[in-house]
Amino acid sequence: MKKREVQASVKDERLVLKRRNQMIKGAVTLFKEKGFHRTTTREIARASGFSIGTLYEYIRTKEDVLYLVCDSIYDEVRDQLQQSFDPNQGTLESLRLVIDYYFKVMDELQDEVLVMYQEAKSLSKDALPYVLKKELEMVGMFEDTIRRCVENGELDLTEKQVKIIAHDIFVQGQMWAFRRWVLQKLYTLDEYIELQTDLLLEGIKGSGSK
Amino acid sequence: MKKREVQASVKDERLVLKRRNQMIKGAVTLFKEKGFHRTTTREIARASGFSIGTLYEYIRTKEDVLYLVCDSIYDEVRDQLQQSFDPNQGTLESLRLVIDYYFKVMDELQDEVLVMYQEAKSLSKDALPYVLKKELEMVGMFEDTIRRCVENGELDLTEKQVKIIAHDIFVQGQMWAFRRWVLQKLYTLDEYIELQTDLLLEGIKGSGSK
Amino acid sequence: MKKREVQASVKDERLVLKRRNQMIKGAVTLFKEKGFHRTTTREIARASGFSIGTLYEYIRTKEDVLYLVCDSIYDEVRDQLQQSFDPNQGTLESLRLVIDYYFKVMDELQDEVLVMYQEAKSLSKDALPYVLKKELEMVGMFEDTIRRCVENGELDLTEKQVKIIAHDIFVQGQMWAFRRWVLQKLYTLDEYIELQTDLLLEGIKGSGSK
Amino acid sequence: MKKREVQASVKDERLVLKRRNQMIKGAVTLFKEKGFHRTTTREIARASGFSIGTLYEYIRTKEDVLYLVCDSIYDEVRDQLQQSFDPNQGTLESLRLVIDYYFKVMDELQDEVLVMYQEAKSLSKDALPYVLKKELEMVGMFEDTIRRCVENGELDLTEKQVKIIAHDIFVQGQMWAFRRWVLQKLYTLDEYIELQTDLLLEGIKGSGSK
DNA sequence: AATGAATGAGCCTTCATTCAT
DNA sequence: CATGAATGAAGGCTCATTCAT
Repeated sequence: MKKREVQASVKDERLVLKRRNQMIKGAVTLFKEKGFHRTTTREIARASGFSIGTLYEYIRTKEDVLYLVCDSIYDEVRDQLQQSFDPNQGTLESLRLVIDYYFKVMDELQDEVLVMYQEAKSLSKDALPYVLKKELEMVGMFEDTIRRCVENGELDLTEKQVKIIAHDIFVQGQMWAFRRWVLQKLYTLDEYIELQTDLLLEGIKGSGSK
Repeated sequence: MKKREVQASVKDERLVLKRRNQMIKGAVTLFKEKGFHRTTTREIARASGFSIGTLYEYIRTKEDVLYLVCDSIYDEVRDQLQQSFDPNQGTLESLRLVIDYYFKVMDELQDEVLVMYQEAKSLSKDALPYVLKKELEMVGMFEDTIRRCVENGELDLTEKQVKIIAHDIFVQGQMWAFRRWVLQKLYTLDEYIELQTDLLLEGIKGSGSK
Repeated sequence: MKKREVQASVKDERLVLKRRNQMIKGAVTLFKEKGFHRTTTREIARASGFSIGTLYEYIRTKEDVLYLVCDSIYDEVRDQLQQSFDPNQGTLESLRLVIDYYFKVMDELQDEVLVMYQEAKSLSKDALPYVLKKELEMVGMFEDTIRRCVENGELDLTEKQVKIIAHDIFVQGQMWAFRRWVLQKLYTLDEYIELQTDLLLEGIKGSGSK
Repeated sequence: MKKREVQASVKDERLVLKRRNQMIKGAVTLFKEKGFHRTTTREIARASGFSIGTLYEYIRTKEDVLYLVCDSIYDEVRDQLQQSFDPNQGTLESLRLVIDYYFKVMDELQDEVLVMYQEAKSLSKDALPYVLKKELEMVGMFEDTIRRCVENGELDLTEKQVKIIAHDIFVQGQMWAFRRWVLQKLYTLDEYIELQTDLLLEGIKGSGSK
């Protein structure tokens, strides 16, 4: 599945990229504040620094903006994560580092994550799969890391266990952003990371299929 | 914090209750399908079995409907859960039962849960706290159960650990509904419960504060 | 082919009729002045004596107004004609009377006729056939009148001749409205009628298929 | 009345002519399909083979395009007719030939005729007279032909009769195009020509002012 | 002379809410 | 209490036209 194309009337691809970045930046700010539905296209245009007419030279419908925003956030998250996955050695220690890094990225991008988490469901049947696929790819990155530990003999897990653990990690990262109204009152980021990681790794170690 | 009052023009309280139940039922069906924003008040009235004029005899704004819906879903979830918490003995086994029961309730009410978590964010600054408070109450029920195990000496956990575990359980239950597009393809409900519970309990046991 | 239904949100049929008549009256005035495309829905609403919101309680799209207008004009023209056709005896004299009457109706309704012929082409593929069918019905009324003369032995014409003559009459009537910018400078209505009728009847008489 | 000037920014007259021809060709195609109002200037530019910016180097407003199109169609029709009028001898036979030729031209150019007939009315008060004048010139060509027959003693008609007959011929030619949805189902072009010509000539002959 | 990105007035349509009956 | 017709602010989107390059 390739990236879904959002049609632009403007030909100059470099310009399209530039304008879309302005657009995404403006839109994210607004979506954070008021959500997708309560944000008007005019507001998006203004926040992006151009007129409503110009906005529509770069998209076809308001939903395109949402798609572009979600797509861009996923890309940003994944790009940031990538670097921590590469040097991964298939040891418990490297798994720990990966989680640590992931949680910190989620903390940094918590506004973006929140937007995506709350607004993605407003995407049409048409666009949603492209975004969900990206989500699965990220979960897959955690699976691979865990699986490598299994291959190395550091862990003893069934495939189903590997998958559920990857999901749990992924969701706990998001949790820090979308339940921040309570979690960030109870814990510092470091505390949260330590508590969750300890709990998880003890759980994993105790769950060997024996 | 008392329940937020939604003003009705109609005096007969029995009638108000009856009409609101019709309303909530109709609205949930619609919100499931198209979300809060895409549902019109006319549609809600029709689905509730009365006219738009009548609808507005029992609420003040469209958002009131959303509040009523969220509030009612929370009540339903909590009521269902309550029974499993009452006989709780403060043993690991009863914790296991509580989790098992909770996940099954989430499975049964997954549509409602979905609606609530996707749409609650559309509540105004005014109404949101009432809903969040209900959520915290539910998390609190898990905390109590765990805490009783600690008091009984079955577990050895700090207060912060107790709290994070309660949140994890709570979120993993939601996840089953929220991420059903992927989880329910990978696991049956029973598998999911078993995997998550094992992982969690192993984690808990391994995390004694020592 | 039944009349094409234009959906209204309002239930009270009597009211729908009343409002639509207001609407048609207002719209015709505007269409006369500026044509369909240059007239806005707000202008139509205002000219009809109600708000834009109310307008849309009685139609679905702007094009519905056009259809309603065209449909109503056809009905008016046909209703007016009907009376002159009924007592028709199948004589040349009664044919003369029918033509005379038709031209006079076209003169009276020339604004409406103009609107209809200039704007009908803006109807969608969907609505056009309903209007064209009405036109054919009117042409058919002339055909019947001529055919009766043939049956009576007053005229000797092939079916193809009957049809072309009916069309010619029909179009010459429209012409009086359509080309009024020139014809009405050259002739009075009575002159026009006499000239055209004489020419036509001589042509018919001379065209006997022998 | 001279030809209405449409201002161009470009000086090179040869180029102006060339570009305008491209433009007219493109526009006619589009107007045929969707009418003047539903066609955008961008579409016209694209269909003409140049950019929107270039389009506006050769016209001032969208309406200019319509004027140019109408003007050009009239010129084309008139140019084609011209040749059949020149050798006209003032006999009934040559009148017959002129009509025959005219109807055939109308058949060939029926798309263009339709466009003109349906869209000319969208011209502004300013431009319309120039187009109507051309129409009158064409009617005048028929008048001349008939008048010559009168002068030759072949026909005995008043001036008013001459004029109405010229109009009838003119309109019957257009009729073949603008009522093609019905006429071209009933008749071949040759049948149509024969029926109309016979009817008309019999009418003319029978209408001698005696 | 040609290009095409930018503009913003203005269009059609929706829908939450009111209020007379 | 119930009804549903009326309202108009507001929203998404288009497109004729301009102007810097």
